[in-house]
This record gives sequence, C-alpha cells and structure tokens, in this order.
Amino acid sequence: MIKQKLNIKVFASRLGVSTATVSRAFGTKGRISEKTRRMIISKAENFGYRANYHARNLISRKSQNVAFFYPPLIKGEPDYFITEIMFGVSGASSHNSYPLQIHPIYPESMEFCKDMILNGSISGIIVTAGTPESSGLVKTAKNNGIPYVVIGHMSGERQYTVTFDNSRGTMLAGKYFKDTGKKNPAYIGGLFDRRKRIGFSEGLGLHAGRILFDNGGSTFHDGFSSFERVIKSAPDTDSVLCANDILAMGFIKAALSKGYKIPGDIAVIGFDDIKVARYFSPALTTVRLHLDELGEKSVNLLKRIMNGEKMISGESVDCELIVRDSA
Amino acid sequence: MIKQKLNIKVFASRLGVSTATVSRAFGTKGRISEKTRRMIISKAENFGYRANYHARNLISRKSQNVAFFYPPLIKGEPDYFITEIMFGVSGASSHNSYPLQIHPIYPESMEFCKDMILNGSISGIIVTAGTPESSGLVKTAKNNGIPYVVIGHMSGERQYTVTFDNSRGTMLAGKYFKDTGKKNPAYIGGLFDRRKRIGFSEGLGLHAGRILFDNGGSTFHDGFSSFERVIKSAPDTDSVLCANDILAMGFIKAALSKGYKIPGDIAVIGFDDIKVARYFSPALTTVRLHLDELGEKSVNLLKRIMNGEKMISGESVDCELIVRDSA
DNA sequence: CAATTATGCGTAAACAGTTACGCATCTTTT
DNA sequence: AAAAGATGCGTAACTGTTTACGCATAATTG
Repeated sequence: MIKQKLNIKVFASRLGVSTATVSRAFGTKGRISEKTRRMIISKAENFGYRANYHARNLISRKSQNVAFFYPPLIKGEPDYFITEIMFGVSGASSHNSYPLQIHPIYPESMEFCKDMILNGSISGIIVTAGTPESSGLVKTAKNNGIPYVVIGHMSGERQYTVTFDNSRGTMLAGKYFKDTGKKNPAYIGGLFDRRKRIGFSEGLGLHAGRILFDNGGSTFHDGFSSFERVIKSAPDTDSVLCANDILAMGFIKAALSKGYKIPGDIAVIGFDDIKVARYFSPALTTVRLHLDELGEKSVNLLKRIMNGEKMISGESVDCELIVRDSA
Repeated sequence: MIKQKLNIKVFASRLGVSTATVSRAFGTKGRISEKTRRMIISKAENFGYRANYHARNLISRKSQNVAFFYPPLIKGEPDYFITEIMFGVSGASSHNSYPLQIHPIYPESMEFCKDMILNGSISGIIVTAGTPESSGLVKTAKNNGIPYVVIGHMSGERQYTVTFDNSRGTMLAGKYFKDTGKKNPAYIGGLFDRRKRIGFSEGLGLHAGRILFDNGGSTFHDGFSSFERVIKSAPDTDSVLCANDILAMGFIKAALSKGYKIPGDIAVIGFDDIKVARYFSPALTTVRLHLDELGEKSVNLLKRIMNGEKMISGESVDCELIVRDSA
C-alpha cells in the first residue's frame, strides 16, 4: 500500500471541504467562519498536513524569504563585527517568521548571489556595505524592484539604509581623551572611513594636523604592527583610538610586549564593542555600536519596505562610550 | 505599455522554441543539441531570463536549500564556537551553490523550525547537538525522510554525524601537562561532557580521583568565578584545562587579578581554538578543533545523503594541541 | 538499401497551492 | 415582508516550471 502524499486536494476531500476552504483556513484573505478554520487547523495537525512552500509562493508570487549578504572574511581573522550583526538579523528574522538565507560575497560567488536575488526565491535582501561586490548586489536588487536594506554607508544610498553614527562615536572617544587631559592622540584605522577621523578631531577639539593618523588596515596584526610605526613617528603618544576592537587588541598586545603600560602610558579606545572586548586584558574601553540592535533594525526596515510602505527613511543606531580598563 | 514578465513561455516563444527546449537548456536531463543549448543560454543572459525558483522546485519536488539550526546564544555572551562552525557551513554551501538558511532554535521558535523542515522548502538540514530542542528537530527530520546531519554527539545518532574527537583533544592536553611536570591538575567545564573528562585523565595518566573537577558552566563569568573555588579547594593547583576558550579567558582574568602568574603559577589550556584565542593575553594554549573544516564536512556529508548515497558513515574532525603562552 | 537505433524538439500533463467569481443562505435594513 | 447586504463556501482559472511521450529526421546497423 503506497502512502499517498498529503496535498491540499486529498486533505480537503478527507475533511469534506474544498481546497479553497483549506487554503483560507491558513491564509489571511478570504472569508471563512471561525469554526471551520479551527476545525481545519486542528485536523491539519492530526493529519500532518502543511501547505507546500513552493506552490504557495509560486501562486502568490512572493515568499517571506530574506537574504543577508556579508563580505568575505579574511582567512583566519575573526570578523566578530559581521558575526554580531548577523545574529541580530537572524534573531529578528526568526521572530518575524522570515526564513533567513546567508550568503558570503566574493567575486566567484557573484553569479550565484545574483541568481538568488533574481530567481524569485527571495523577497528582500540585507547587504553590508563596503565592497564593490556589495554595491553590485544592491544595484541588481534596485534594478529589479527587489526590496533591499543596506547596512552602513554606500554611495548613492540613503533611503534604505541603517547606519551607525560613526562620527559621533569617534567624537565621544575624542572628547574622552580631551577630558582626561590627553595631549598627543593618534588614530589607527582604514583610510576610507573619513567620518570616523573627522569625528575624532571634533571631539578632541584639535586641528586634525595635530593628530597622528596611521592607516593600518583592520586586523589584529595590523594593529600590532601599527604600534611600532606610531611610537617611531610620535614617541610621546599618550592616547590612541582604533577603528575597531581587534585593531585595538593588536595594538595593546604590541605595546604590552614592549613594556608599555595600558592605560598608564598610552590610553587605548576601541570601536564596535564586540562581545570579547570586555574580556580582553585590559578590558577594552570602546565605542559600543549595538550591533544586534542594528541587525534588528535592518529586518524591521526591510519588513516595512516589503509591505509596500512608502514613507521610508534611513535609520541609524546609537552609540555610546563604554569605559573599561584600557583608557 | 506594461512590461510583460518574462516567464519561460514568453521567453521560449521569443526564441521560436518550445518551453521544453528552454528547460532542457538549463537542466541536465533531456536531450538537446549543444548548439541550441548555447544559443538559449546566451539569449537568456541578453533577455535577463531566469527560471523561477519556486516553479522549478515545485515540479521537481526538491530544492537545493539547506538549513542550519543553531542553539540559542546566551544573551551578551559570545558563542564563537557556533559562529565559526556557521561560517564553515556557509562557505561550503556557497561553494556548492546551495542556498543556506540559518535558524536559531529556542522553545518559541520550534513551530517555525519544524514548519521549515516539513513544508518542502528545504532538502536537508544541519543541526548542532546539545539541547532537547535540537534532538526534537532531528527526530522530525528523521520521521519525515528529510536528510540531516548532526554536529556533535547526539544519543542514538551515529551514521549522520560529524563529531570532534573530544576525548583525544583533552587527552593531548592532559599529556602535555604530564610531560611538563604538572602535579595538580584541574578541569573546569560542564558536567555533561564525560568524554572530555575521561580523555583528560587518560592523558595525564592519573586516576580521575586525583584531578579536581569543577563544574562551572561555559561562560566567561563561569570561568572567572571558577577560579576562586578551585584555589580554595586546591591551593596547590598548577594546571587547568578548561572545556572551552572563553572559560579559560575568564579563569585567567580572575587569576591575573589575584596576582597569579599565567603560566608561571598556573598553566591554563583552553579548548576549541576560537579565532580570538591567539589574541588573548597571554595567548591561549588550546586544543584546536578546526571548526571551519567541521562546517565543510557537514555540508559534504549532507550533500552525499541528499544525493541518495547509501554507504554513509559518520565523520570526525581531527584536533591538535596548539601551544602558545598560557601553558 | 531496408531496418533499426539515436537524436532533437514539441505537446501537454502534472506539481500544489491561491483567489476571483458566483451562488446559496443568513442577517440587516426600509 | 421585501430588498439589500453580508457571510460562507465551492468551482475553476492561474502561477512557471519539468518531463513523459510522441513524432519526425538523422545516423547506424545487418
């Protein structure tokens, strides 16, 4: 005896109702009495009936699927920044009953990513800004009317973005250095994040020319090697802001290994407040970005866009200075 | 002028061929000349035609979608263990052109998770072992013939698992302590991982009774508070193995704050080798589990199961002791 | 050279749902 | 009490593919 598969037709006929009624029992559209709805739902549990995902999405020309595209990780390097955003996105998606796909973006995966966006399996995407590839994906989405949300700053994008107020974050750090009487500040970080540098100068109330800027990439090793350069070009450096926490860890490790005291000789502030920041020795003073909240906000924004809401404007998440032991 | 949507019918008629031919150009089944295949594929790029995902999966009753279910994160706690496995899974899925879904498992999300498994949108799942919920999901998959792979040890599962050789890992740690002349070892970690404890005793070549076991949970704070208990009950402790790296960090932080030297007074070994382990001060000596490789292996195993392969047996990933500065 | 097999392609039947439309029945209004 | 409106449910059209089947034509065989 072959086990007949339980599609809507056989399920409906078992109950003695039409397929339309069954469909209405699960959906929101269509008129159905509360009594039959309950009856059908309870029978569905008994029989183990579940509406087929593909058939449903095919006919209704939409799915609840959301995709999160993240930049490639540097091999062996922890990208806890992305990680924590991703968990925020995942949690919020789950709460909204949106299945979430995740896709790493690297040159060879671009075809696959575009296909995912265009083949109708997804009804909205969240992309982290930063690489040419991510801009390409956003363009694809935009050209084809796929709802999208950008995390971070991407040129030409304002309406559908969730950003962090980087300049305010570094301003807070600069202000803290100023308030604690630091005279010779330095900034370590990528070339490209102009906002962070500007905010820092502002908070310090110093002309940018009096701040040492070292463009040292973004990894632990970059932070480590940055230390020597900084000390060589400005031996009296007494305070350092790093563009992210991992950089700060590298810098501190190098400083400690040369016998410098942190924060005694040099005060160090990180950025992001990834979860291990507080566990480092010394515990990092850092600018907290509320990364999980960022993830949530992205999902909520995307949800509004997918629901056709028109009055949409970009959002931003707050940041705050968390003072621990490194500064 | 309304832009007619480009389904297979209008695309085929534009090219002057049948829908079957178009379909065959993309699929692997069916006979088609190499010439027309190339023609169709190139025209598809021109026209921007892509086969609709749902229609395709509906009729062929399968999708390439894979789902990864992970245990809930403790709020505010970094679970880099899961994180790194997840990136491994994500990378490998991407390589195989499998769209990957991720789903956190918590009691309230169980209905949603089960629905995902049963509604036909997914053709295979990867579940991390450890909670009753994860066992429930595996059972659901098993009962309904959905291919699944378990990461870690789950009772009753052998064939479709990818495990780490925990006992060998702790054995290596124990052996290292023995070889470096440690006399009073302790072990900090969860009650439940019997394998780790057994391996440790074995490596030490000591009767378990001579080892101090402290059951201290799995978080940084647990490691931190464990220190005091350990020192109180065995002040002469000279070596500690922690069930994971975060625990080890907590333990070390507490020890340092009380003026103990690591590894001088107490040698500490972690477990997992999460990516920040090497950046900690002191850099953690730890048992590396090759978590990304674990993710890859899970995907490859799942792939074989989904392809109907019969001769399947569980796999295991190697581990090795990475000696750094903490022991 | 006839018979057989292989190849390339079109026709049409699935796949499993949703929803516009229509028709009874029940409720409300005038 | 008749007319109008609301409610509940069934019929059937539609979504965009894949693929079994059939039919020409081309290639291979005896």
